[in-house]
Amino acid sequence: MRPTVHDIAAEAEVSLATVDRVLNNRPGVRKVTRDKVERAIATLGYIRDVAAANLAKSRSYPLIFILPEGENAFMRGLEAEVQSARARSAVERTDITILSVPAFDGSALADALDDARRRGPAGVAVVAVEAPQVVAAVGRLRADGIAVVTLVSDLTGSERDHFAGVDNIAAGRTAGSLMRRFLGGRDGPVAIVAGSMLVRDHRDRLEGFSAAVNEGVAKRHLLSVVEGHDDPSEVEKLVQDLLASHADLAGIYSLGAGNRGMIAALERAGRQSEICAIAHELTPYSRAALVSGTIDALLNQDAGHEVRSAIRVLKARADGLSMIEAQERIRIDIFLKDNLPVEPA
Amino acid sequence: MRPTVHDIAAEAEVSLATVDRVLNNRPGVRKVTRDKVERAIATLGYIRDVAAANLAKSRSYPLIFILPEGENAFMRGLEAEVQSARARSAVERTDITILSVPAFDGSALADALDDARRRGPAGVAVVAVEAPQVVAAVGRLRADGIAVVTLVSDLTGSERDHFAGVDNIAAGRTAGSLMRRFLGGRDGPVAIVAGSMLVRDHRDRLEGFSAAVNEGVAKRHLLSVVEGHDDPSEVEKLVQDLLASHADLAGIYSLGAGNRGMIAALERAGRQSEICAIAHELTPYSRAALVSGTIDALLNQDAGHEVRSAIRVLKARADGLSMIEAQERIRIDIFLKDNLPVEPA
DNA sequence: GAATTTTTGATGTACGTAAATCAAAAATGC
DNA sequence: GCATTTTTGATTTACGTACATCAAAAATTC
Repeated sequence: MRPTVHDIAAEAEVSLATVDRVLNNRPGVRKVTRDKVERAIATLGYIRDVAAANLAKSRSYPLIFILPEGENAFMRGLEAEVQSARARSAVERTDITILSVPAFDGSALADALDDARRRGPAGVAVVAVEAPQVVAAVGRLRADGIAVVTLVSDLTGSERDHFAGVDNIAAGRTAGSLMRRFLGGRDGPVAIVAGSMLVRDHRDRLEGFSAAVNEGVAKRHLLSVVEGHDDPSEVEKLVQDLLASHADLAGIYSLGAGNRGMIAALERAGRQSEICAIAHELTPYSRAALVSGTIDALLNQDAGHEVRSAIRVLKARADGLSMIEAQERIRIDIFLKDNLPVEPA
Repeated sequence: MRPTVHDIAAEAEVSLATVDRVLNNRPGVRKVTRDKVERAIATLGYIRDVAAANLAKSRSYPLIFILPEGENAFMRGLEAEVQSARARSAVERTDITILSVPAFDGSALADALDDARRRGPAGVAVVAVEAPQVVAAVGRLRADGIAVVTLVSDLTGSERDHFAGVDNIAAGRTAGSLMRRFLGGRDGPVAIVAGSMLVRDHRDRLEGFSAAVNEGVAKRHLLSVVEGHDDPSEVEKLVQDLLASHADLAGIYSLGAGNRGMIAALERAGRQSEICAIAHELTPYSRAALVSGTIDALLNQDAGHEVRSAIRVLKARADGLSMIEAQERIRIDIFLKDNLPVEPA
């Protein structure tokens, strides 16, 4: 049987109340007594029963998630993950609210952050857009003692407690490395389609890709980046134009969302097998394209992991606890059609 | 505030005792009353507070893990994960024992399973070796009502409740697909090094690889499989021989353990950059080789995920509950040097 | 309609911790 | 050595559920 507070009290020859004072850092305990209790804790190997502690505290964590609107399939998947975290609220003692804001709109996001602040939550998770107003709004939240975690896209120069997302420079490098190896000796330029250079994750991916695709000897020509604002129809038009003006196009790297558009353009042009396409995020559309061969490789960040990590960090920060860095690192998954996970039910 | 048993009692206009009888399927409740209570549960959206329930029950789950001995780095990593699950025993109410058996030895494994059976655990997780005695021993455990999960390597024809591991045919396919694309138009045969054809996971990987590496047009010559029994020095000798007898070797697929040997042989021959090497499992050795470029790609199964999944399933089965299939599926990770996770502390 | 069985209610204890109160004891200041 | 402050002890209630006991009420049987 694992030791309880009663065992500590007996071992240290003090009362239960004193043990409680030591365990919960309450004042009014002499140094000698405190040491005595801590020695007892160490010798018995006492571990606090968090389930019982939470039960007794009946603490709850009001959290707010701020996500971009729009038909971006990855973001909708992310929202679904937040919803399913909400379903676990009972067990995890969280109380999650979701706020939606227009995508790529710094001032709207800043307003939403201020709105969140007025609600007085324990923590806020936000998909960041890089803008001075946003940095300022995050500062106000932090000043109020509200924990802030950036989700998926980080915010340079802000006082956020943590970034729950992948290393996007490494993700870009991975894409570049795959592109280089998959193209092998083949000629032709490579096109890059981004969502917006206003978000940090897209800028980082571009940086990593550019460096890795030309590592080694052969220098491959990279066309200048086009921005599709994560909108399928806009992306489709852009890719259509790229295909028309570059008959020798060897590869496309889509580093943002709106892949539906790229897929449609490639397939309508009938050039899906000759062009090596690498994209981000596993969605129903990109999955189908990977299976059919239109897309050659997909990089993915697990939205479920990111949401759960964000919640863990926010709860820890709200309690003034530290986090286990290694545990909160989000991996970059590579999917080929051969290692696709089974379709979610 | 989420509803409690008291709220249900009030809503259904019955006593707390009756609610308890319904919730825990105790006898002595009329159908009409039971329905009334169940309606109250539904309308209030009551969810049992598992933390409080476990606290009240003070239930514990004695589990036994049976792992192969030897200096197989993956297996030692797996054992470390079981150890760290042991450290969480307090929270998870588990009581984990580890038994070690010689690798690739069916009768020793069967003996260990019988030993486990005598200890009367709630569940057993085992890295299987395919042998009739093992199948029979698993049958005896199941007959005693002990839950059994195969770990990493499955057991054909057995009555195990679940397999906590990756789809190794898909893993082999993924390796084959990468090999094909990385080699591109280059000539030369590909060698395959396995641990033993006695374990299901190695046989499955071979099957998948053979199919995928020659998908499409060009037929690449595959040398016949050699078995290194997951032993680094044995593998080193085998690879040394392969290199000596095949000056035009284009690729090596190492589908088992003992990669240290392969790495050493490749580097001593100075042919690490001309030969495309694909291997399994991220260990300190394989990681270093991936970074240096000796290994081109690593497939990995997350041992931590597998252990945690096995524990979840064993606990659920011990309680006669069902599991969420999708949640327990273990992914196949692909690592290039560009998307390597940071070194564990 | 009495005797029997089944169903329900009332109540208490337990799990391990948190948190509060009030009294008693010990340490400190002067 | 007295008054004051600080430290400690003893005790109680609470969190939400599980589980047991005994009595009371209702339903069933004959």
